[in-house]
Amino acid sequence: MGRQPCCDKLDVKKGPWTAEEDKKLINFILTHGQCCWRSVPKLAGLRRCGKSCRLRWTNYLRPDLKRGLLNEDEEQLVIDLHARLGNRWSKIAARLPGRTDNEIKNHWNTHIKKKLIKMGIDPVTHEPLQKPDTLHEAANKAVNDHHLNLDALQLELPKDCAAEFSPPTENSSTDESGSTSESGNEEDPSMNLVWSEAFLDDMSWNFGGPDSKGEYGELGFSSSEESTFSWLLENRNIIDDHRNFGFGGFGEIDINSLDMGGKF
DNA sequence: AACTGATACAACCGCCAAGGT
DNA sequence: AACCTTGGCGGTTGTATCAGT
Repeated sequence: MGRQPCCDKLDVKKGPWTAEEDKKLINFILTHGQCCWRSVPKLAGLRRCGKSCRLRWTNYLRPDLKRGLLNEDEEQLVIDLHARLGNRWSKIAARLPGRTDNEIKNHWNTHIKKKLIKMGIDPVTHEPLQKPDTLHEAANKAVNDHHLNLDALQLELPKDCAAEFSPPTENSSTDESGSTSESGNEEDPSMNLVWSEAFLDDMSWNFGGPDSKGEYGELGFSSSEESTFSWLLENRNIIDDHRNFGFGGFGEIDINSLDMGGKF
């Protein structure tokens, strides 16, 4: 017997989400919290796959998301993390508050990858595209063949790169067993915070999970109700965006209903 | 202005692991 | 132990937008 589809494919809409659908999903999550994605479409009145709802929420509608391009620091962090973790985008994203795995993956594929290649760094291995050994062999050969002064050789690589994007060190290798070295970065104290598991556990932005008691809050977030209200205030841009598309913002959300005790 | 190729990003697909029955 | 459900992940595709001709 084959795997059951996650939802009834016949009655499922695909493609870009409309403002109306977003509104329904946001309303539902705000009212009931994140629970049972499979049942979300039916309960929220959406003709979407539960999986699609989850993705839409986690990648786009989640209140703690940052918008816009990754800044220099974030980009550098992604490169560093990728050197250690490989294509484990979710793990990388966990270290970048407000960023999703999808966003980072996209940014990697469209920006960082090209940037590294341009700089002569292999985006997969984070090694120089032409290994130093090879360069030295070539240089030595040139010296032998043409009696050149080695110091005078202008090697394209990776002098500049090294300063800006430090390639991975031996201890930054990624093993395939998944037991990645997640030790802190000794050189950069700020990295220790990012690497630490405590950092992950204590991130107030990480709404999408149960609280310390293993329970979801009214909004499905482990954070307090207060943070939700602050989010509503701080994310007027999202609300305004929806207004621009004919969505009346959160006017239809009964703020009082946010104080609901039960999830269903 | 119209066309075309490149780019960026949202969304989908298939697979896998964990947990429940 | 075997099977099923669900959530999550990474790779890939689709599409809107931009830039160049």
